[in-house]
Amino acid sequence: MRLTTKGRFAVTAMIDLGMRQQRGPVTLAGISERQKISLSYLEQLFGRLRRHGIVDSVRGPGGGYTMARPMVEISVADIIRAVDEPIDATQCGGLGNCHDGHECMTHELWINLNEHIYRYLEGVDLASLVETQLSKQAEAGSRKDERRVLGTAELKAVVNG
Amino acid sequence: MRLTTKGRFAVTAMIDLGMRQQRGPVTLAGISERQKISLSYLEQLFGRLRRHGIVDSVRGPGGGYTMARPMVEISVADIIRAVDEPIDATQCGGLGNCHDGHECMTHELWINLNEHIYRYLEGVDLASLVETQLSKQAEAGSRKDERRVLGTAELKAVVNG
DNA sequence: ACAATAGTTGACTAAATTAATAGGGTTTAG
DNA sequence: CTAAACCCTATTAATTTAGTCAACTATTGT
Repeated sequence: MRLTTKGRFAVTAMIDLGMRQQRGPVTLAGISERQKISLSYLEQLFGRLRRHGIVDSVRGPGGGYTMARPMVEISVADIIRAVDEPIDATQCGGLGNCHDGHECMTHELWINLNEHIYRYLEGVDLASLVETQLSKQAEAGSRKDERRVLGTAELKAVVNG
Repeated sequence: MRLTTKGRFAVTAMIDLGMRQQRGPVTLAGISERQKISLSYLEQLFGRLRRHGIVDSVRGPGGGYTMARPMVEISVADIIRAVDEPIDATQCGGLGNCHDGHECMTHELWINLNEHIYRYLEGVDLASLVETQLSKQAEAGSRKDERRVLGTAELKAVVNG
């Protein structure tokens, strides 16, 4: 498991999509403008998301992207897996052609760590992220001058759902 | 927070170090050979680890590296932070010069996720990783001929949890 | 004390991978 | 038929990873 800006962009874009898809397909051009992510880059990312069955596309005018399944069933891990592609982090190519116990060490260790991080990200679903974001936005709208910043404790609560 | 092979190499090397430092300073040449990581690359990594006060170096013959503090007090997060360096993942440079609610979205979201992953990795200390590894090694030593190799399906299962 | 040796340190370079951009092609509603 | 959208592929730019080389430092054997 790799964690880079690519995955971050993808998650951000997916949240944007989640916030608007009720009004029909969402265009990449819109996401691009709102989130300040280059259109061509978004196209690449959504190509992958589509091929992984996470989003559906509608072509032609009035088209765009929608979620392929309920947002509760889409985890951050799904998204990152889709855009960040395979990677084997072990010398031995993941197929155990290690020669002594030591070489295998790296192997197992990272498989374990991977599993842990995945497990965590698997537990964070898009629905809750979108909900958080929507409520935050609504709140900000109701009192514009008093711009709000979350404290650390609050942040934790938010992320944990 | 970024998660790449660089951090993985660093953690692997640190575990190797942890498994041997009781017999005095451990040389990078040894780690290099055992873990199959290029010596020069290790030098770079340990330069950073040293500057971050995670390891101490002893120069001259019989020299090498040792932990700068008890392994229980060294977390995976510490190691990754040391080698993977700065990064701000937000458009607005992390200083909140965002102009509207949307731009800030990315910002907060990723700060939250970062914090979480860090918190998790902060909870994994080197001592336990080393211990696991040592016991696993001992176990392998007791039954040498029955070398076990995972099949692809098994691997998949392991990785996916 | 002196040379040889084992080891770290840091600067620089090259290769490989990733991220991002650009520019065309394809489908479809109106 | 045309404009709005997705869809692909190639190219460029940036970052990471890896490797090289030449000091510098401390120990040890003589």
